[in-house]
Amino acid sequence: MREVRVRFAPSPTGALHIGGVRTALYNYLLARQNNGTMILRIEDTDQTRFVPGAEEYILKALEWVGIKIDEGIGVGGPHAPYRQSERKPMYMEHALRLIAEGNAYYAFDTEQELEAMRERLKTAGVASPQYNSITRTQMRNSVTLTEDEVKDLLNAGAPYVIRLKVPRKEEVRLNDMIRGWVMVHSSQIDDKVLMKSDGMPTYHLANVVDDYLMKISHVIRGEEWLPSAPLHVLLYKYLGWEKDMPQFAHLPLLLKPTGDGKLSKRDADQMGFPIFPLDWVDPNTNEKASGFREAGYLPEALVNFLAFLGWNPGTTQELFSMDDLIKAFSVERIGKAGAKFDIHKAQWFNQQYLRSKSDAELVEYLLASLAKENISCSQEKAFKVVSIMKERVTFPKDFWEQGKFLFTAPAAFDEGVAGKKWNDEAVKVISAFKDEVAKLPALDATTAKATLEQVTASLGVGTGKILQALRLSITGAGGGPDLMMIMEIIGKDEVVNRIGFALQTLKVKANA
RNA sequence: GGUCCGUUCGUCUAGGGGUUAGGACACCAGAUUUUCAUUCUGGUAACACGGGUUCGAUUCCCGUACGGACUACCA
Repeated sequence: MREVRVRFAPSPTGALHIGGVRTALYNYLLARQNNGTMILRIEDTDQTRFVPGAEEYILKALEWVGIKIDEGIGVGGPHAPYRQSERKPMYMEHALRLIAEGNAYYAFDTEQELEAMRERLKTAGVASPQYNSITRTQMRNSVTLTEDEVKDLLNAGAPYVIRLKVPRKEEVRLNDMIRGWVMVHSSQIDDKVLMKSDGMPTYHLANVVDDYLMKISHVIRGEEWLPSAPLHVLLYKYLGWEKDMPQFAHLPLLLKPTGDGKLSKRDADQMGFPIFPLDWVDPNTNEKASGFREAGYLPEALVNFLAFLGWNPGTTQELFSMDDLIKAFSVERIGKAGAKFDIHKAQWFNQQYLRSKSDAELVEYLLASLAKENISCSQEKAFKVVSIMKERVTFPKDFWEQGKFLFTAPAAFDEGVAGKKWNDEAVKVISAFKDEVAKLPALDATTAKATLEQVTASLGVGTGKILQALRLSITGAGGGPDLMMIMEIIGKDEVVNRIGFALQTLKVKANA
């Protein structure tokens, strides 16, 4: 097998879509597994769509998910430059060779002329109007013009494009690693523009020239490229590179969660989940897009989730680190059908990875949230908080968001719970409990429990009957971690104060 | 419209000519937790349809339907 060299080749037109991250991931896995090379190339041949900052975003996003680039943008390499805009002369050189060998031609048609041609074909009832072996004989190009006319036009600086001369009838075949043999008749392919009038190549030419020059062995890319893959095969053939042609693998698409169709930013916004790795603000439109990182997803969880969208190991193992994935990955096990994006599964992965972290790491998350709120907290307390919250968090920020009551007293009480559980009996027990706690020198979970049991026993009330009311008075909510531990963490004085406040507030409410 | 690709529980998927069609997420129920969550146990739930081929098809073939991608001097 030849040396594995793969590339991820995004265009810097905005934030990197999550589907792009998956494509990069699969490329990376194949490279690592085979001791190959992962190349990052930037396809910036459309100057009108260039977005400043997008390239940096791509770099940062890949770094965050743990995809390391061996060669290309950011690291350099033997085939530099890796930005297509900086490789401009190479494409023209190959395009001219195609012309010289009769496989491409100059075309001078204006936009209006092209439009007119399409109109004409449409009214003539042609199913799909295209610039092809038939129509090119009626247009202004180096096929119809004389050599002198072409020379004059070029010398005069007339704008032109270079088009591929696609044969009239030829079966173009391509063996895709995921889909098997795909056959397309050349009459279905039109004379694609190779070089644009601004001197830049189109994707088709640039991609083939670069993949060849960079000795790419496998092209793993999205399914949206499948229809133009035969065109690329043709290009390899005319350039004389057939035997060096990379193997193709066209990945199934990532679909929106409901209904069908490609996953888009719209869907994500509507359903309230991210589809970009990192937060991003478009410098042109000021449009904001939220990222997995900022939403609290761990990179290892995102990677695991993404890897399983379209691929599976064939075993029942679900949790895979990047190293595990590198070992287990295989292109053969990539599915053919599009995968719907289910954020629930992503959350589940996040939860799994979050829980597998050490308490010390989790404490860091809590402390980071607290710092933002300007709340100080001792190491000891932080560890206690983490230990009782650990089993109920999905995101790092949950330690704070779901455990606020461990730091600040509730300002309001859950009305549903109050309505059901806050009754005379509960008030009686709770105020007695408060008085007993006040007498104690200090409060920890065991003494809290003992005190509560003693109070309920002496009043002849089942502890279970009033426990939720007690919880409500201390945390403001009906559910949460172990109440005795909560009391230990917030301490005696705070317990007494909070119960006192609840007794006042909730009583007033009952009377009103 | 044309070309290409696809179709197993709600979702991600395993499987493959004869299986009780398996797992995971989600959901539901029970147990534990004097709450909620966790955990454990159990449950509901799928081969798009129609023809072939075959003793037998969800699996192979052909159609149909449905879905998607592409159809630019965008990638």
